[in-house]
Amino acid sequence: MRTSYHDIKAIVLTRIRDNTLPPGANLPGEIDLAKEFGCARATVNRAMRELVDEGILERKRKAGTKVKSSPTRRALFSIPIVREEITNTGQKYRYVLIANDVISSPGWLRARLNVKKDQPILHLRCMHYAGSDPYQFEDRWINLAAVPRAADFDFEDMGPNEWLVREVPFTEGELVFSATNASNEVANFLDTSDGTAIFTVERTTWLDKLGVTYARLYFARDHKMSTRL
Amino acid sequence: MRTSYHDIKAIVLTRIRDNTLPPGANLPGEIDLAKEFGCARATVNRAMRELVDEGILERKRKAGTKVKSSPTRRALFSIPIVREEITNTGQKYRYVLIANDVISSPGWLRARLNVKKDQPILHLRCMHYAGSDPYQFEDRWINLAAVPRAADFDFEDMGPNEWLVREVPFTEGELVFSATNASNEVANFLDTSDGTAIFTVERTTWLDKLGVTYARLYFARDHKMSTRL
DNA sequence: TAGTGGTCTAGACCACCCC
DNA sequence: GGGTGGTCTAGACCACTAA
Repeated sequence: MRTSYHDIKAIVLTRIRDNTLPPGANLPGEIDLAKEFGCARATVNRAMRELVDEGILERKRKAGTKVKSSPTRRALFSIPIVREEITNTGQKYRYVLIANDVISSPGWLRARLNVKKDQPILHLRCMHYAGSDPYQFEDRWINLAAVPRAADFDFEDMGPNEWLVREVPFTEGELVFSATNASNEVANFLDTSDGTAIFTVERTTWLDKLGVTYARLYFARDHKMSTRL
Repeated sequence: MRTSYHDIKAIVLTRIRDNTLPPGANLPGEIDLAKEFGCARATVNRAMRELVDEGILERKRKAGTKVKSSPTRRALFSIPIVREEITNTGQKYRYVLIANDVISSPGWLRARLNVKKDQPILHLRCMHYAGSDPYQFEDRWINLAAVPRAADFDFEDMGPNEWLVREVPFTEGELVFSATNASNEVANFLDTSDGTAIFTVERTTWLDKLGVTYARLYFARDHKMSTRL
């Protein structure tokens, strides 16, 4: 068996761990590494590229490849559909539409979604349950100028996040995580008391600079979101 | 100019957006695509692999390549050193060590870091300031069996997170995000009132299955963490 | 078992950018 | 200017797995 790019990655990582390659150290060029490992340059190249993707190495033409001095590890989050998030844990998913209104866009939302004054916005509020427990309260605004079809869908049986993921492609998105004290309304929906610390996600998506949707997701108390590095 | 893997990715993404390739649709095999685009199979392969990495496509041997039916988008976070996070915004960084004790490992920590009973643990508590405002309160435990050098460092002038990144270059880790109501102590450190919702990050890192460190990071009120998709 | 993706090769040309 | 990584090729063999 030849040296594969997996092997090369493992070897380089070992050398970084045992300090043979300390942070900031330069690696040999691809041609030298290929000779050392007895493989083609393309194989070395693939291993190096993946280590760059993983935030371990830095490369510059002419300057060469080196170990990142502050190894900025990157965490990868997948943004699942709420229904799948719940059913994947073996619990039963229940969805309830609370309110469904067409409004004219308020100023703060116009700025965020980059829409013109008085354009119609669909405002939805819904609850997602895991078994009998509240899981997430979703406060969502959809730009009807960007997604006119949303006006014809009733969202009684399917949540807007799931519908949007299926129906509307997007080019860019932003996620913001924070903690908020539950308002009286949010506390009621999430079956907790006023002021409880609530893990909150704000999500905005755009399709070619046109704002598509903005949502605030309030999770049940003590909700944790985790990821491996 | 030949068709590059960038071009191929762009073409496939366009076809997905304009519904030529709806969710769940099968793509032609690599050989056919290579013919269609007039390039080598390896070029097509690279484009396809990257689209898989980005969560757009799914591939299985024999079965072929298809558009993911629920396009799970993935968000990337970089986890910077606190000092850099603050100085990057142009603010002045200040660090204060509050407490520094060697203790025997409590049960909950033994389980988390996978260490034996009565092994010594370094417990550090520190504050990070942005200008004159509290930025983050750090409650950190370091497994001295994994990092004996930590016992000789005084952490007066450099925070443990920065020191660890430099001394323990490569580790596996877990990140957990949540919201907590500030305890009296945390509220005091962060200059806010009891019960304020605090965005909290827990970070655990391992080196070859040996727990290295566990930290709870409490951010100042209204702190937001954001990322682009 | 046959078709698909997974990987590797040996060579080539090129773009970039530090020296 | 010259060395480095970035990319592409045409071909090959292999591993997995759906049919």
